[in-house]
Amino acid sequence: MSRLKQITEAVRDAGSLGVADLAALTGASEMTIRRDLEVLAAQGVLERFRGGARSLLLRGSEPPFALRSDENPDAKRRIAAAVAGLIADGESVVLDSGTTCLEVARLLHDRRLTVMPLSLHAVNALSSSASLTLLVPGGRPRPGELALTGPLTLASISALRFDTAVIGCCGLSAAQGLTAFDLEDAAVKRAAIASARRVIAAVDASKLTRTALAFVAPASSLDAVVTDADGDEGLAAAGVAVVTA
Amino acid sequence: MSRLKQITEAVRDAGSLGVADLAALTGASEMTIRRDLEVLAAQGVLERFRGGARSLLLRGSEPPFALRSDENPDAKRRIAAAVAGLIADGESVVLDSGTTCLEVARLLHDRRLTVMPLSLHAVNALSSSASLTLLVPGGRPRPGELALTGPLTLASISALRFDTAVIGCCGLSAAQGLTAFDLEDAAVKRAAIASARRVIAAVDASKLTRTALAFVAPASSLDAVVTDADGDEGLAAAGVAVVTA
DNA sequence: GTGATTGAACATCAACGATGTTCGAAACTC
DNA sequence: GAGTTTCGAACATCGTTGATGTTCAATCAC
Repeated sequence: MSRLKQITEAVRDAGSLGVADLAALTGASEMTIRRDLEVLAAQGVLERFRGGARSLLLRGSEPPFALRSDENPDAKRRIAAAVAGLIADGESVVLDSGTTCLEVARLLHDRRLTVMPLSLHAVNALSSSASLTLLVPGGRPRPGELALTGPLTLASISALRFDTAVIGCCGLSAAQGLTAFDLEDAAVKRAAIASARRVIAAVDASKLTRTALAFVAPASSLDAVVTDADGDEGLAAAGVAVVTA
Repeated sequence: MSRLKQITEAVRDAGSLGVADLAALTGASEMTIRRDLEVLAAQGVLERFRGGARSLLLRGSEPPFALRSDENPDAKRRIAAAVAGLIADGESVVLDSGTTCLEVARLLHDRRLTVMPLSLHAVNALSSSASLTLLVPGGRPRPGELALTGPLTLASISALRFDTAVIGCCGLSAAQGLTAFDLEDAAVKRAAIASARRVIAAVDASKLTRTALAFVAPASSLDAVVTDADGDEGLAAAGVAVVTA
């Protein structure tokens, strides 16, 4: 586990911690801890005060992108590979934000497709591709996450019709449907689903037991769910093809 | 001058050249030349054939972004600084594509502004800023240049009204007006000019003697031109404030 | 078939980023 | 205000990465 993540969790669990405590915990020097706290403060994870830092992570929010991106890399890669396998050459795809979908983007780099990613991370991953047609949606990128949201994003999506939408989420169950942490994100996901003929959700197993604040869509609006372990049997009952990668 | 640029110009001037010739010219090994030719071919600068490469640069087109970006860095920086000085805190700015405007973007990173850049390079330069409101236009990024174009871009721009447009170009004179190499780019620039109350052109002196294919707007539609050396006196006569950085 | 050309694999080296250390300045405590 | 703690700038160090060169087997053109 990276030191940044270790610090984030220690501070979250304790509420606040001193620089010396963190140095002892991680084995790094105090100067390094200060530098780490500076970057975490810039990401909005915590707040500096003289001598230490106080956590800013709320219960209902998710950890910032930079910390999630190297979590469960094998599961993400497996899920992403399965999703990429479901997409046929020539399709037009709208690709949601999030770390799992970013992995999908990387796998699509050399395919012959039309892709509209909903986060700048994925845009950057794809902008050097010669083989695919890249469409950038307008919008306001949320700091860190770089997910595009707002009226410009909604307008960009609804101006187009896609073969497939690849959607990530923060929670999914047959009962609660697809949920997200961020209200604006939820609106974007909803628009993506509405503009696509086929909807694939890419969801690691930890999300199958969780529900987040913002409701996006009922499980029945999904055509397939790709996940990394057996989960909610209710999904299959709701008519969703469950693919275990 | 970088070796890539040296190779590009040598091949352009000769039409085509052998790997051995280029190795002798640059002093690098043949393997390195082959690797260079590979990247230049990927940028569309030239075409490989067994034993050498043939130039693909047309007279009327411009060299790719990667090669222009480290050309005349001081002039660009001076121009960019002057442009940044013309922008007041709180303004909303639409920022054109191109290497000079990218330099402007870097200088705006910590300002309190609303900025819509028209190229992904500038978007990336600004996406880590906490102080400014970043708006991403939709569109199709042109390979290499990463300038956004097409109907989504035009729609994004015309949905908004800016205080200031910062426009780069490929040619500018009182007689021929503002011109660009790419037709789609020209349409985007025109839309940006139409959506802004004030228009500033950021143009290094070499462009003041040049005219490109696509007409964008007459010189009279500009409020100010920032350049790095004295040029066309006709501009001032046309009512444009000429700032020499 | 023969010689030139290519690209993969490995070696080398310089550049860069990350970390630790030191020390003067600033900020808290009393 | 004196003393102590914390901070961050500056420099040193080290590991990693990217660029370049070399070798050699495979491939291509004639």
